[in-house]
Amino acid sequence: MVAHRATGVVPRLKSAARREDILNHASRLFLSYGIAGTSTRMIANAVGISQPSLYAHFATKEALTNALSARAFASLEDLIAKIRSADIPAATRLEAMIRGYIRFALDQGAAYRIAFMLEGPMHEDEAFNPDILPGMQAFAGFRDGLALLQQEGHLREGSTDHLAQSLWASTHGLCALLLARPDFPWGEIEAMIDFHVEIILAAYQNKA
Amino acid sequence: MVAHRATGVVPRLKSAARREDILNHASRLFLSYGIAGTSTRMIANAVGISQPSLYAHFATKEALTNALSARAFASLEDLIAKIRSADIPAATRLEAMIRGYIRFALDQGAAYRIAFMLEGPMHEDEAFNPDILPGMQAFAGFRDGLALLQQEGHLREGSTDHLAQSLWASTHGLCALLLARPDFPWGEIEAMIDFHVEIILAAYQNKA
DNA sequence: CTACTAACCTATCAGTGATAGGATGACGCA
DNA sequence: TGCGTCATCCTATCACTGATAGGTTAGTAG
Repeated sequence: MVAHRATGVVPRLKSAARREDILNHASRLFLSYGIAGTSTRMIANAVGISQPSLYAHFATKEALTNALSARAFASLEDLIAKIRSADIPAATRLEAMIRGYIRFALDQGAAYRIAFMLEGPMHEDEAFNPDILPGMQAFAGFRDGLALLQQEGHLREGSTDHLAQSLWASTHGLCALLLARPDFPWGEIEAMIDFHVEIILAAYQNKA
Repeated sequence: MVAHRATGVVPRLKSAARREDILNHASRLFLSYGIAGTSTRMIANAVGISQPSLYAHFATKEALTNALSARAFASLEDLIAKIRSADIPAATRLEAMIRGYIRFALDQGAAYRIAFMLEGPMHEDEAFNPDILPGMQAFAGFRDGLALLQQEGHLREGSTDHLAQSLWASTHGLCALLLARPDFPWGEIEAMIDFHVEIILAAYQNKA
C-alpha cells in the first residue's frame, strides 16, 4: 500500500491526470469498503500521494464523491441517449432503457449510491446541489425518452412527469434495495429482475 | 443544550428509562441533522449525560441507530398487522397497506433510512445483521398479508415471494427517492404519491 | 542561471467514535 | 446504624477522521 511513496516512484502528474488517477482509486476503494468506510488517507495512499494533496483537486471529500458520481452518470446519460437513438423497435425501447438503467445501477453501485441514495439535504429549502446535476440530467434524458415513446403511443397516457417519476421510482426501488440489502434472501437475483421488469412494462407500457 | 448538566439537574435513571431517553433524543437529532451529522456527543449533551455513558446502553453508534430502527419498525409491524386484520374490504386492503407503508416511511424517515437505505454489508457472504431483523419482520408481515390477498383472489397470480419483493421495490422506490432527494422538483408530492399508488394497484391487484 | 509556478510535502487542527479506570450514590443486609 | 455491592456516571485519553497552514521541490520559461 505504501509502495509508491516508500520508493519515491510516484511521478508528478499534470493536474487533470492526477485527478483521474484519484477518482479511479477512490472508485475502487468505495466499492470495497463503502464511502464512509474509505478515508481520505486510504485514497491518498492508494494513489501514492499525501492526504492533503487530495485537496488540491477536490475541496472536500464530498466534492470528490460528487465528481465520481458525475463521471459515472455521464456514461449513464450516454447509455440512455444511445438507446433512445438506437435502431431498435420502439416497442422494446422502454425495456432496453429499464434494463440498461438497472444494469448501470448495479455495476456502478458506488456512483449510484452517491447520486440517489446518500443522505440528502435536511431542509427542503436548502440550495440545490449542482454536483448532483449529472444524475438529474440522466433522469431528464430518461424523461425525454419516455415523452417520445408516449408520442409514438408506446407509453400509457397521463402526465409525462408523473409517469417518468413513477417509473423511475419503481425501477430505482429494486436497484436501491439490491444495493442496500445484498444480504436479503432475494433468491435468484436475475429472475427477480426479470419479474420486476415484466411487471413494470405491463404497468407503464401501452398495450394497445 | 447544556442546561441539564450545568445545573446538575439530570436524575439518575434506571437503565431502561435512560435507554428510551437516549433513543428519543437521538431520533429527534437524526431527523434534524442526519445520522452521520449527529455525533455521540450531541446525543449525550441533549440527554444530559456524558458521551461515554451512552456506551453503557449501546455498544456502538451503529447499535444505537439499529435499536432506533427496531423500535420504529415494531410500530410498522403493528400497523401492517392492524390493517391485515382490520374490518375493511379485502379489495381496498392492498391500498391501505401501501399507503400505510409510504406514510410510515416518510414519517419515520430516520428509522426507515437505517433499515433500508444505509450502506449495507459490502460482501454478500457477510453475516446477516440481526439488528436489522425488525425491518425484515415487518416485511414478512407484509408478505403474509399479500399471500392472504392472493388466496382471496385480490392479487394477481404468480410467485408470492416475487410479487412481494417486486411490490416492495416499487413502493420503496418512491419512499427512498422522496427521502433522499427532497430537493428534486417533485411537483405536488401528495399528487405524485396518489399517481404512483394507483399505478401500483393496477399492476399488482387482480382486477377480475 | 534565475525566477516563477504548480505539485507536493510535513505538521497540526478540531472533532469523531470508542475505551480505561475511577468516583458516586442508592439499596439490601447486618 | 453502618457496610458492601453494584449500577450509574464521570474525566481523561486513545486512534482516527476530514481539513488547513505553511514550507519545499521540481519543472519550465526567459
